[in-house]
Amino acid sequence: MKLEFHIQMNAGLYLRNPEHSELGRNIIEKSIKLIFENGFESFTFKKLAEEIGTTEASVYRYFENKHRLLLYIVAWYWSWLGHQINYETKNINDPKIKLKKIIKLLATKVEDDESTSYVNESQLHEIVISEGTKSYLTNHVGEDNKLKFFKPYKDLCGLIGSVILECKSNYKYPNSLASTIVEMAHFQNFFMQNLPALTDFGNEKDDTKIVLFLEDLVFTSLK
Amino acid sequence: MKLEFHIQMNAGLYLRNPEHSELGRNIIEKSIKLIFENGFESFTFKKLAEEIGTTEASVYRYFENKHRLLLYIVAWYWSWLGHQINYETKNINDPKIKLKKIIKLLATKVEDDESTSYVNESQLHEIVISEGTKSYLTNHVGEDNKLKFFKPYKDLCGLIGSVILECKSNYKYPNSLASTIVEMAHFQNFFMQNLPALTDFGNEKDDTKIVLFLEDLVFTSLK
DNA sequence: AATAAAATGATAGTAATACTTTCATAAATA
DNA sequence: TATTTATGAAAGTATTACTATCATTTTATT
Repeated sequence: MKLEFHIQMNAGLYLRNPEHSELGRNIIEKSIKLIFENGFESFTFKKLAEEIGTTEASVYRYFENKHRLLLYIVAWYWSWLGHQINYETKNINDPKIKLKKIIKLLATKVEDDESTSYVNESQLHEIVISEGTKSYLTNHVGEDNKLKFFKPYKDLCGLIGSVILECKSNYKYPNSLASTIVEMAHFQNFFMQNLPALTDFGNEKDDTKIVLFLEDLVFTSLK
Repeated sequence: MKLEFHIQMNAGLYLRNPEHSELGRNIIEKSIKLIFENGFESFTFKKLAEEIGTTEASVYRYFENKHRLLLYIVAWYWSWLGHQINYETKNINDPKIKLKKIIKLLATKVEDDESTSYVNESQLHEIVISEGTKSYLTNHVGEDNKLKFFKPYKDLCGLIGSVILECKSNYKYPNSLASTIVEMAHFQNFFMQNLPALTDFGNEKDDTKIVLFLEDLVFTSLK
């Protein structure tokens, strides 16, 4: 018997819970595939319906619009990553080692998690790198925030912030440093791939270099 | 006689040079106004034409599409800021003081520059904070980069990178640190305003606190 | 097994977006 | 003055982002 890993999602994100039906799981799976392949701008519910072999109307029964669907998969990613971090840093007492582990998990390639059958975490990671900020860079960010759509992201930053304080209890900017680590883990990756002049690892395109940069940045601050 | 400040723009960004006509300058001016007020997603050429009192077709004679127009105003902003930085750091020899000045210019509120009649820099700064990354977070970033649309941004990061090396000649990540400073100057501002839990200045909403955070981050790295 | 309830498919329709085309007129330039 | 160039006015198209209706299939309840 296979253990399916389960994440409790904010019910405000969907109209009908996509986990509860084959069609719903298909919507998530194929959305990730299509957004990964062609980006979020060119993604439409019509194309998604065709990919699945269903109708546009059926997709709209699950998600109000494509932005909500983006919020859903991004929130899913942060929740999943939170669990990964919890699992991987369990029993580690040294907060510096914990923080290093977190930086590595944030900045390096993600492998597909076999225990989640309809989510390809590797592709989802790439999506969060190039489309993740669009989940909150909108003029309805305030309302979305009230509806707690960014809770998984904020929780993750909160966790990282607390590890930062464990490293240096009088550090003045734990939350800002946490959000900097998270965003830069992704932006440096995007820049390395697409605008390499903005980084110092454009030639190798090796994400472990991003880890070294972030470690240098963070641990000189937490000395 | 008033001296008009002039920036040489990449001609690939437009179909017809907006600087060369009243209508063109109006397109820039009102685009900034509308994007500032309602965000880039809700901005359309139709609304812009109505605001100006012209037709959609006329706007399309200047810009291929609204993304090109975004690229234009964002590139304009980075060029303008590059000039500001040059002007404000002229005659400063100490690279640390220079870098502090740069951080301040990046992270704090921008005042409208009187020498540019049809560009409201204060609003443009806000636009670059919340919409700037969308200029390159597309699936055609590679082509846009080949067309040199991001040159002003890359030049600015290059300049900051060189000041970083002046501060510490053996620092390994001048470009990554430069792009981190630039992006975080804006993201911390956006977070402070919209998702304050991700920062340590959500209560005060004071952008000089962002400067202190970035200075701390940067100068511990460059010790 | 019968019935009710819920989910899906099929089809159609609407308003807005993102453009393109054409042609007349006005303004600038040679 | 002739000619090029820019703008306005109007119409048209394909796509997007939905909503509505109704028949059919699947699932849950008794």
